[in-house]
Amino acid sequence: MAESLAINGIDDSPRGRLLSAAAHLFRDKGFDRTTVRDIAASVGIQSGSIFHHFKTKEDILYAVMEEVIHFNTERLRQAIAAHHSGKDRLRALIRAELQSIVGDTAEAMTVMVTEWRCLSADKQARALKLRGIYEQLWLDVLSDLHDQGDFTTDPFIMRRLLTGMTGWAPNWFDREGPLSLDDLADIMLARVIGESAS
Amino acid sequence: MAESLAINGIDDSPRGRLLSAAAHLFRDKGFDRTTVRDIAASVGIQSGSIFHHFKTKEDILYAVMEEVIHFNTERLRQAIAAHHSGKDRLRALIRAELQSIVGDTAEAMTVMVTEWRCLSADKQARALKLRGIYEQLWLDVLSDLHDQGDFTTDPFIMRRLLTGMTGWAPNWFDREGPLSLDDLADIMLARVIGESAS
DNA sequence: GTCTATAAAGTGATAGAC
DNA sequence: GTCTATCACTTTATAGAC
Repeated sequence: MAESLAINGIDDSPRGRLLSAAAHLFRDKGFDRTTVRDIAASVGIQSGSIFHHFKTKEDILYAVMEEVIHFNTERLRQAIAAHHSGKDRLRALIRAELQSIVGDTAEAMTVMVTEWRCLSADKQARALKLRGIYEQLWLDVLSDLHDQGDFTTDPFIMRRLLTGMTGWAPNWFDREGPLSLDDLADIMLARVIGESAS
Repeated sequence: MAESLAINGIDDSPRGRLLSAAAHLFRDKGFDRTTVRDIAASVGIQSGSIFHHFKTKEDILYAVMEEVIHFNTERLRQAIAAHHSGKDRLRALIRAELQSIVGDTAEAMTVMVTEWRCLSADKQARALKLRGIYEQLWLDVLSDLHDQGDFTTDPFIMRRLLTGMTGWAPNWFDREGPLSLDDLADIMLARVIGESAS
């Protein structure tokens, strides 16, 4: 229960604890099957007290997504800044996204993918705008590689294939298993630029 | 509303119409946000009448999944039987799965992926057994290719990467767009065996 | 900032007539 | 096989005391 109470990028304020607990429950049971009573109970307060911190239950979901997008966009920026060649940058992006998805922000990231449609249309639009910044970082790196001739497939399509590969990882990847995240990142990298260069 | 009332592999009986309507609603709104009143209304009956055909709402969800797994497992079998080389078989499998996921059984397949956890544990186990047969067909073909030296990555991992790629396609692929399903299948095939051989 | 109490609405499922 | 009517329960959110 206390296994991963803290989600990276979310502080330890009452609001932060509420968000972490919500992310955990939303991932486990889904947004609809999680009640405000569940969330309240897991931080030790009564259900009515939730609404002092958030106007609606949906606002909690949105806040989880907003926080995790901001945190991981910054992580992507740092991954790019830390390398100079297109290939090294792409490997770093893949590694960073895997870390987001099966590592320290796994719960909130999974929630973002699986509970997306539980957001109202206008909140979806707002979150989509934030996600657009994140995606642009990917597309810049992929376009550079494409222009250098490292792969021929359209960069937009390649990004979508990568999104699928990384996004599915929580359903099978075992962090205690023999395959490391770095190994997996290299395997995915090879799907883009081939196995030749290493 | 009548856009794709029929899901391939589900007949036109009252039960079949109920399943198709449910699949459509489950994909659009999710299992939890779809009420039995919604399903009943979309086939023109009252909510109480649903329970003459299905014991519980969850049984409807399970039936949708069971039907679509059976139908698409058979499609995979035919794809394999129609080709002889490992590479042609893999391309046919990818093409068949894309057809399942963004084509004629798109709604039910999406439901299977996104509403999986809405099934009770015992129904999940039953559905998982059916899915195991489907997955084994993939693994046989991938293992053959691996043993022939067409790729070096572990076949289990390769299958999971492919699952991610095809499973994400409904979120972006446009059947009216310039990219055909055959094109996309070839692009995904190249992620496995490289772009060299054509 | 949290509590208790409750309003207001919706839910899956059942019973029995036709 | 579908209808009407309804039960029993759960849900989000609010109000006002402390």
